[in-house]
Amino acid sequence: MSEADAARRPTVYDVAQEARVSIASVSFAFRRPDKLSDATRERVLEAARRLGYAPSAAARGLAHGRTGTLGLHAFDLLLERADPLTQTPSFTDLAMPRLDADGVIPWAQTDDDVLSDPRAFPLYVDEVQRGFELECWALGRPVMLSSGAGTDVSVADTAGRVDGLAIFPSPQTAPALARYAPTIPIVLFSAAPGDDHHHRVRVDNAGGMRALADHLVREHGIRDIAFVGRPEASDTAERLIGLQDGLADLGLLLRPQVVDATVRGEDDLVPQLRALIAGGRMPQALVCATDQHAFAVLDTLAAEGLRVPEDVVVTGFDGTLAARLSSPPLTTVRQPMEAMGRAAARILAGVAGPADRPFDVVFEPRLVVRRSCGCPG
Amino acid sequence: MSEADAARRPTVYDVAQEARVSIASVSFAFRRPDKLSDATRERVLEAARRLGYAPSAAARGLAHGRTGTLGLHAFDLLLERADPLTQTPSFTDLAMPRLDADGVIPWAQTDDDVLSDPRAFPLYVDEVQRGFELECWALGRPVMLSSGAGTDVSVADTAGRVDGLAIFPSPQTAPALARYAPTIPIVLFSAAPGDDHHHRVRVDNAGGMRALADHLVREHGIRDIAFVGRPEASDTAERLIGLQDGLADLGLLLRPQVVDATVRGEDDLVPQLRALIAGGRMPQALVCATDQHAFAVLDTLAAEGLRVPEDVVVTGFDGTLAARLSSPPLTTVRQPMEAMGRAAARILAGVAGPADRPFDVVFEPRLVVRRSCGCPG
DNA sequence: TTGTACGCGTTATCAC
DNA sequence: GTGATAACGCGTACAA
Repeated sequence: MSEADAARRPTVYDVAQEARVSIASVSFAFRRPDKLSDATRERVLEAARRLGYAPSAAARGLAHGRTGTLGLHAFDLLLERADPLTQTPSFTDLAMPRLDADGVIPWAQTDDDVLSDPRAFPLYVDEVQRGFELECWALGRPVMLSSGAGTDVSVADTAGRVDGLAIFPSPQTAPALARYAPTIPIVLFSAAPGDDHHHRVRVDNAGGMRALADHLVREHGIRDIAFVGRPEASDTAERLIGLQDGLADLGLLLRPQVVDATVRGEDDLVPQLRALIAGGRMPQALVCATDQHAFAVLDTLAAEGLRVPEDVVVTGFDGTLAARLSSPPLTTVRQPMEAMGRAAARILAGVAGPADRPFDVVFEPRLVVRRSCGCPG
Repeated sequence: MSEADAARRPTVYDVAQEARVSIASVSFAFRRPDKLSDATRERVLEAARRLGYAPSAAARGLAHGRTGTLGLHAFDLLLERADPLTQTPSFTDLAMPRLDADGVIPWAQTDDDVLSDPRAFPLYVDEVQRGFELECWALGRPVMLSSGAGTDVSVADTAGRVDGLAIFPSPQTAPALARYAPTIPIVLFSAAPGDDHHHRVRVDNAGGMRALADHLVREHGIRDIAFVGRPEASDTAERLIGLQDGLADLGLLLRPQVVDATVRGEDDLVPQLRALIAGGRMPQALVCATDQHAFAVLDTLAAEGLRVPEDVVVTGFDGTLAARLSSPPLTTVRQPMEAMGRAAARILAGVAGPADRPFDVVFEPRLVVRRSCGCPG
């Protein structure tokens, strides 16, 4: 029996009839057990059990004015999840094996070998999401996950289902969100400060980059650094500026020209890196906006025959698990992702303290040194 | 603004008033745009935008008879996530830093160093969950995540919120689930065949274990094997039997006495292993029911000064990421977890084919040889 | 202690 | 093309 032909769900009326009481008693049996005699309560619960009655969350939410659910929305997550360089088939391209046949489905039909790449999972968003889930479960709150293009529709749809919404924002997000802010509380992950009234959970990007700059310069004597990323995104911009400032404090100048790359982006990245190599202008270090960018850089450098860290130093940002597994292991700045997710959940649930003004929770990130910067790690 | 003091959400009535039309027109403007004149439709949508109107999913679900959401329920997930031997503080014990203070929250307050253990995430359930999420997103279906003790209440609560429910069952689950089967479709992950009418998504546990037995015996000449696990769980039992049968086919006998251990279980595991060591009765190989069991075994053996694989071979089951990272890397049997999650979502969504009878989808697992069995990997 | 009646916000079925 | 109006299932005053 699939969704389509499921039997009609029993309601309070069915239970009331079965237990020979009124619907109010049924409701009380679940919500206000004390308001009922033991006998009737037992009778009602027994009837409910027999019928397989489950209170409709829709109806309750409607009557009660709230759903009890907390939401987590990711824009364009599928795109971000694709591995930049290896041309992993986009998720939706994969064929599903037939599920209605008998027998064992062969391993080859599962695509597991391409999908189980740690570079694709868990990413930054996945670890934050996990923290959100764990905290919601600890709070006894169901979690609603959604993903979408960031259009009005998809956000609105989610907003209508939850009591509060945490979001990984995309640049085009602002207008759609502004609309629902007065309606439900919203937490933005990793968004630069703004004058909207959303809550924020983020890290000190600039501080993290300064720590990294400090390490590269003081420990490794590096003086010529280029930034890899796409400064349009607000957190990337913060990281770029943090790097500039950190170097400035040490009397150094960041290369004015950033290697402009999308996360997916072999289109931009490969030719730019090649040009640097060909022109003999490769800097001593490529400081990347994210771990994902760094992996793409590592792959390209390897393909071009350059060694890391001997020929050029590469660093990331985020501290994903994949950064431990790359070769060489990646020096990076780790965000406390699980704590960030948990913080968002607590804010939305209203257990984070009085909310007379929007929360702006800023976590300290942490420099993690590994081999890609020349450390022994 | 937190959940508590959010402004009242605008309704169709508000929009209707604002646009000077009836509520029916408002509904049509969203659901049946063709049924409205361009002028009024524009007027309605404009008013909706101004007010920040988002249709209430609760009301729609009530009227429409379905929520549109697919659910994933995990029993006691928090318990399972704790690291068996390192005594990681249980998640709920962790102190949350104050979120309403100004300034940057220090790294030390995030507990990230203890929480970011790959042995705790991603686990088997996390990878299956991810597959479920990806497929739901591809299908445009929101996902509802819940966790609970497996009591009637928690399952009922989830059942009332979704159109279909996928579940990681616990042994005590059956009665609660049987109740909702006629009401909504239910998919059980990794449950042995049964006469309930639930759908099933699972792997060929016995086949996986036979492949492992074959490898250990033929490649490494191992003849004395003990099983580590707790055979009460149905999938563990299947693995135990598969191992027995595999060995029997090779003319060998599994040790009759299993090392009975829970996943968390230093209580049982450590003394039993010590007894084997002390008695000089350590087998050539410890074949564990799950990767998690194997990690606990590896830790214990290391603490007792035994080398793997030189002194004793250890293997796991599941193929989690942590198995790649342990020392030595763990020989294991990988399940196609993402594919399993996706299969469940497709079944619940009704896109998996005609459902005249319950689906019983069995995937082939795959032997992954690494150093812990003596292979060079 | 138990039953009745109304409201919650949508969708859908009618009239107009 | 547009506007009333009746479900949908539950929570809960209020009456009995």
